Amino acid sequence: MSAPSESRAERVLAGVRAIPEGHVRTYGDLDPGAPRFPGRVLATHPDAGDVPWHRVVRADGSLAGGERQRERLVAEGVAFRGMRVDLRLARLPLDPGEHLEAD
DNA sequence: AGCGTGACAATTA
DNA sequence: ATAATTGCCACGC
Repeated sequence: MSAPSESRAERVLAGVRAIPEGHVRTYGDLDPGAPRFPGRVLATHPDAGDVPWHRVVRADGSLAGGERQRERLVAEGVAFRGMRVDLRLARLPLDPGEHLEAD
């Protein structure tokens, strides 16, 4: 049914907050179909501090924040492969129950 | 009510 | 592997 009581931005932010330390999620995973949206949410929305935006990387593991982000990820123990995040290991293994739909 | 925008994604050379 | 191109959606003005 899709009852977006809140804008997608809220659910996106919620997904980012759900990223455990040492792991990362891709924009496409936060909002399949509109991966450009989460990006704009974090970019437009001022860094509140309660949102680990640095745990959000591109679909290929490349970063969007810049070196600033890379440092934070490395500090959290995220696996890096050269200049990109090793999504094979750092990507969220499973979801704690996020976009539960269908039914 | 319409247009431009964007911290993207997937595809094709 | 890199580079360029197109498509996508939802939001702000």
